[in-house]
Amino acid sequence: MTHQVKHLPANERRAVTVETVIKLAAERNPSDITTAAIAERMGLTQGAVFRHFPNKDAILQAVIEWVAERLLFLVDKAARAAPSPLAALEAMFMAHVNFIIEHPGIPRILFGELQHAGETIPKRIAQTLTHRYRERLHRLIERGKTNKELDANLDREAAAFLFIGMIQGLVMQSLLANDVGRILHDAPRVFALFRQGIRSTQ
Amino acid sequence: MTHQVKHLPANERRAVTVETVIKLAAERNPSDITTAAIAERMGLTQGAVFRHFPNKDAILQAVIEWVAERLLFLVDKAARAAPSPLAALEAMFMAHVNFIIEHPGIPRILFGELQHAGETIPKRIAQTLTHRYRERLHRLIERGKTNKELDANLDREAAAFLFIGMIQGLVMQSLLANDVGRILHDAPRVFALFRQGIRSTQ
DNA sequence: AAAGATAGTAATTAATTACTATCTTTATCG
DNA sequence: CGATAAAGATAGTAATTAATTACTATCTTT
Repeated sequence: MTHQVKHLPANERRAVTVETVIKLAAERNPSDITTAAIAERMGLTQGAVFRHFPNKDAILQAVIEWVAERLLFLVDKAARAAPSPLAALEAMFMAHVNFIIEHPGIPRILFGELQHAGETIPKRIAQTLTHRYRERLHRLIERGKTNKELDANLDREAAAFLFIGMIQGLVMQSLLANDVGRILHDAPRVFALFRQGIRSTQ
Repeated sequence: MTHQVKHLPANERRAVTVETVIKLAAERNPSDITTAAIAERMGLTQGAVFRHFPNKDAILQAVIEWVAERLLFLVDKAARAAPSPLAALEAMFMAHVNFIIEHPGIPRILFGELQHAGETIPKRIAQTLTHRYRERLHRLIERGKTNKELDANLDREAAAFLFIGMIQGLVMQSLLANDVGRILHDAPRVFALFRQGIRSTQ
């Protein structure tokens, strides 16, 4: 379903490239995605890709930036619509999970980037993403405490950690089983257990 | 500290190769580990590696097999030494975490393998590993229930899932932060929260 | 409609890398 | 001690792939 339109304006072509990489990552190992494959999927020649990106790394960087922006947006939207802090946590969780199910290539790209030793630009972007993500979780957890929904002596950092770990665990298992749909089945059950661990004991 | 001994018997050379790959994976992206790099680290020429493995995939396969065997062994040992099911879960958790800290390259290799689309041999080995791992968790959880240590209506599959997810989350965060030591700091806090979610409410 | 800017093509290049064929050294055992 | 098989060295090959470049097609502005 790629629009076979040539001669796109540069910014649109860059957007299509990012989209294409994410789609390709759902089908194959991200490190096997060649610039030739990206071009082919867009209906362009390999060289044309370099009209819009100085090098291959810049493409990946653009992908990660898109992901960070989009994920935070979706998660914020979900949280805002929820009636209480605990409900917001659950809504965030499900929004995140659904985002991944819609774009199964994304966690694979991220995991691939995390493999690189030392500091890389994509890693730094991912760091700011998780940092902001954790901030949001911390905020919700504190509001849940004052709200009496959550346990007053809850370790908010451990809780935020577990929250993100749950999602990563779901993703890993779905990758291992070659079955993305599995996530939707397991997510609510795992979250129920999480809720049990954080809510106020009364 | 690689033993610069040439002319090792074939089985020893294979063992040293596995060890070398794991060490290299701690330093660089597993997909960037070339046969030349493996050979160099062992003090051999690149061609010599192929005296002991038919191809590169076979090397990776041997690595994954070693990991699966070793991890299950360590985790079993830790669980056996524990005085109760809940204590065994915690001992297993810490044994697993320590194993990863000692061999930081291992999760990177595993994650790298999970990237591949479809069924691969390393993926199948990893699948049996997590299957056996989950069996052990299920068994401990059931024993914890009869023991009244754990909540009687605990969803054992969700709990096992969360257990593994915690470890994966810890690993991901340490990769992101380029700081393995971080795991040791966070692990006990996260486990405390997990314990809160699974233990009997009384 | 001319001129300039933008986007894409096609072919090439240099580097990398898994793998192989052939020759040499080393260990071991009768 | 000497034959022989195992282990390693040397010197390749073929395939892949990111990047470059000279050229062409298409769009936009004046």
